[in-house]
Amino acid sequence: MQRVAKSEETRSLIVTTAMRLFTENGYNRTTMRAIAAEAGVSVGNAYYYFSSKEQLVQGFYDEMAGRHLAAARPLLDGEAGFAARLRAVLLCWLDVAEPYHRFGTQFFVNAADPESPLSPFSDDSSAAREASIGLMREVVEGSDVKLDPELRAQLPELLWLYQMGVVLFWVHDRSAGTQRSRMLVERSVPLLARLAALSRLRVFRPVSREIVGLIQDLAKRD
Amino acid sequence: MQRVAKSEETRSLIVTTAMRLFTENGYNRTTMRAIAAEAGVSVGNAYYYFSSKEQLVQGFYDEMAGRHLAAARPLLDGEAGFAARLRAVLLCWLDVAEPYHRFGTQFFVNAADPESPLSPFSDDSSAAREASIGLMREVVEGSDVKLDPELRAQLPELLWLYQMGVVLFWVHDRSAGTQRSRMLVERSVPLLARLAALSRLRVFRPVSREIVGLIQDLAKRD
DNA sequence: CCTCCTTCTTGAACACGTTCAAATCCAGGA
DNA sequence: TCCTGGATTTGAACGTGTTCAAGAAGGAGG
Repeated sequence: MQRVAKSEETRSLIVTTAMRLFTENGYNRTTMRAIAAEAGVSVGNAYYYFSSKEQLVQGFYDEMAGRHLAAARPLLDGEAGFAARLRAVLLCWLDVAEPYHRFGTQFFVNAADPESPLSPFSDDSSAAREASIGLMREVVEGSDVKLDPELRAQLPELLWLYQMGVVLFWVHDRSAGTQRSRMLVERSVPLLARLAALSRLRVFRPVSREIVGLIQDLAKRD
Repeated sequence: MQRVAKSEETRSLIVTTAMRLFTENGYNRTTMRAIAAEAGVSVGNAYYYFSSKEQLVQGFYDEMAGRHLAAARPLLDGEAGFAARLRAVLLCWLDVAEPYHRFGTQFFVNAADPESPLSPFSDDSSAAREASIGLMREVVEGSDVKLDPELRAQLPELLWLYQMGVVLFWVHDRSAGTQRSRMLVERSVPLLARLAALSRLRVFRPVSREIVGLIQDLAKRD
């Protein structure tokens, strides 16, 4: 076994152990000492591989995003309705995230920090963000929805923002099985779909254009 | 000097000192030990009056909210346009908050925690929240905007949510003088106003109704 | 087999938020 | 004046995330 393989093994052991303990006891109640002890390494060693406790979480994010993508894509096959596709993707996220709601809360708190690399808007997260926006692009492009072309181009990014809103709600959701988040999706998706359809009406066109323009300008450097 | 007055003096001394140090050096870089030393009391004494470092911030929130209310109300006099009124209130908030942008960031990170009493959605914040919604009610009711009555009843709460969105953007805003946040307000307010006006159109009515209903249901226990 | 050199690992030490038992203060009654 | 009981104040101590100087491991070259 080469040097690099051993190293990778240690790294993976640490992150796996951390995720288990986070899930079992919550983020705050899991100490770095506990993680190190449970993984059979020293505290300093954990910091050799991960620059901070927060950093340990990044790997977890990526895994969850990956699982969402994998689980969501099959749901899109053979479904052409825009609302149905969007609904499927979002409910699927709620399913994937469900087991982690308890401590996921803590994660997203860290993520709210604009300085944090965990922020969904940060450079470090750009890969994951692009992947999520890509999924939304599939939602739009695989559907039969009729849209103003400019809106169509911008819609994936808008939908991603909307998804961030759903996540924010989910974090605050204390209902059993996060039903309220599900209700939010069930009821807001048709609304969005209807709004998107309305966007082709003449009276609505200037508003729609201005929304697209605003988002484009705001996205320029943020 | 009575006992209670002395006590109140100490409390106020601590919070004032804390706010000064937070503003000078940022929230994270200001230690409880530094606050205590600068105020000339012991660390334990600070904890006698405030249950945590976070708690020290609550007073600051209240003060900022108070200043916003005081500064915003005069701006509403003699202005009947809905968009103009909303714009004035939001830009005024940006002005009031400007000096604290640097460490305000840190505050709002704490506030993102649903468990935290600092969360704008928490019970502890309900007084401040109601006051802010009240201001939005003034914005709506003092204006000449024509609205579906149901939407009109719900609009202040919706506008407060919109304001939370602006705050979220502001927290992430790194532009000089937070110009980008100002641009967001300048451009999104007319949009909202136009949308509100459109809400009276027949095609739009069901969408508008559904939005109102959704918000009402979601607000029931959150 | 020895010697470097890089990579990995260690655990004590540090800084910070927080707790708590003990000390101090002080108004009001005896 | 002295005593008493609650309000206030203290600072040492605890648990935590993080750092760092020092050492161990292990391969490359002699």
